[in-house]
Amino acid sequence: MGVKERKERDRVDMKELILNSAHQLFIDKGFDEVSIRNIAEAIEYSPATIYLYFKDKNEIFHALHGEAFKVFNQFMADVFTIKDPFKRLVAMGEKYMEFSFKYPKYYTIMFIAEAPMHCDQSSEGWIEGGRALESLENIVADCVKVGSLRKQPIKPMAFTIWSYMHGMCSLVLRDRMKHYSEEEGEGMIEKSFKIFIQLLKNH
Amino acid sequence: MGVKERKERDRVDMKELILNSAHQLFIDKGFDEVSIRNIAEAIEYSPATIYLYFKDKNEIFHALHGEAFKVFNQFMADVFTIKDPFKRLVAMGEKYMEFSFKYPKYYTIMFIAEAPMHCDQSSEGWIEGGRALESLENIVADCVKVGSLRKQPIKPMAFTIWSYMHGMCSLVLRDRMKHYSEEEGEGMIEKSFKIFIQLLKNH
DNA sequence: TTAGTAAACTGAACACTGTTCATTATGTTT
DNA sequence: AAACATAATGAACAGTGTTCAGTTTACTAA
Repeated sequence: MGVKERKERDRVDMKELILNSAHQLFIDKGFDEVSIRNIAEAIEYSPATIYLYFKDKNEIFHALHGEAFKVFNQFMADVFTIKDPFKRLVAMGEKYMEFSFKYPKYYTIMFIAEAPMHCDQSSEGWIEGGRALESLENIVADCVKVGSLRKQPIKPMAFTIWSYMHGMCSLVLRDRMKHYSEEEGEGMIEKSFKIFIQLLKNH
Repeated sequence: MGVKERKERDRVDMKELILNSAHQLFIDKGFDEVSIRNIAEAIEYSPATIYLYFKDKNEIFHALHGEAFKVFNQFMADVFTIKDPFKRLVAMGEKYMEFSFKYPKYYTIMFIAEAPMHCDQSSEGWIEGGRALESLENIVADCVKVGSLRKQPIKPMAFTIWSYMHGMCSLVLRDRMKHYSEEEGEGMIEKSFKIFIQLLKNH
C-alpha cells in the first residue's frame, strides 16, 4: 500500500527535476531569459507538463528566490565566526558585495527583479531572507553594545546599512556607473565603502 | 524648395508623436508592459511604421530614459535655491525619495530597469543624469567647505549618498520590505533617513 | 488476465511579443 | 501624365506564457 507514498515521492522528484533544470538555466541566462519551453526541453518533457507541477512561471520564480537566499546564507556563514562585532559588520558588507558580483543572477532575483512578491510570508525565500536580515540586526546590536556604533534604534540602523549596500551593488549590476570614467569607477566602490565605514564608526 | 525642410519637420513630428504616445502608455504601465503594437494602436499607425522612426524598442527606451531625467532635474530644481549647503543636501534627499514614489515608472527606467545601457555618452539620459550627479557633488563639496561634512573625497562621498538613497528607494519600489510589519515598515524609511543624516553630520 | 478507472502527459492551439520585408499607396519632380 | 522616391502597411517569422481536449500510461477491482 506504499503506492500513494511513492507517487508523492515521484511528485517531489519531478518538482526537483524541473527546479534543478530551471536553476541551471537561470544561473547563466537570468529569469526572464529562461522560458518554460527551455526548461521543458532540458528535462525532455512537454511544456504543458511543467504546469502540472507549478501553477505558473511565478511559482518557479519563488522557488528560485528561496534557493538564492539559501545560497546567500551559506555564503555568509563564515563571517559569523569573527569575534569583534564591528569587524564582523565590515566583513559582512564585503561578503555581501562579493556575493552580488559573484552571483548576479541570484542577487537580481533576491532584490532587484520585479515579480509579484505576494505576501506569502511562509515561503522559503522570505524565511531565509528574514534570517539574513536578523543576522545583520544582531551584529548591529552587538556593535552598539560594545560601543562601536552610536546608540540608535537597531532595526532602522540595520536597514540603513542594508540600503547602502544594496544601492551600491544594484547600481553596479544594472550598469548605472557610466558617469564615472574607467579609472574613477574602478576604485569608486572601495572608496565609498571605506567612507561609509568611517561614517558608521563611533568616535 | 522648402520640401526637404518640411519633410524633416514631419519626421521630427512623427518621432514626437510616437514618443508622446509611448510616454503616456509607459507612465501607467511601465516599459515592459507597453508593446510596440500598443503604441502603434494609440497613434493609429501600423506597428511596422514605428520601425521607420526607431531602430528598435531599445531606442524608445533610451528616449524615455532621457525624458525621465529631464523630469527629474526639473523636479529637483527648487532645492538649489536653499542657501545652507547641508539643508540643501537633506532637502535633495527628501526630494529624491519623493520623486521615486511619485514617479515609480520614471525612477525604474532611470536606475533599475535592465536594458542595454550601451555607452552612448552623448544620449540625453546620460547627459541629464550626469548633470544631476554633478549637482549632488557640488552640494557635497559645499558641505565640506563649510564644515557640515567631514573632509572626504567629493566624488566617492557623493556616490555613497546616492547609493544609500537609491538602495532605500529601490527596495521599496521592488517590494522588498515585507520583512517589516505594517507599522514597522511605515516609519522605517523616515527613521533610516534621519539616522543617515546623523551619520553624515560632522560633529 | 482483463476491464475499468484514475493519473500523467502531450500536441495543438490561443493570444500575445519584437521584428522584418515584399507590396502597396502617397507625394514630388520631370 | 509618367517616372521616381518616400512612407506606410499586411503578413509573416520565431518566440513567449498558458490552456485544454485528447492520448498514453499505471494502478485497481472483478
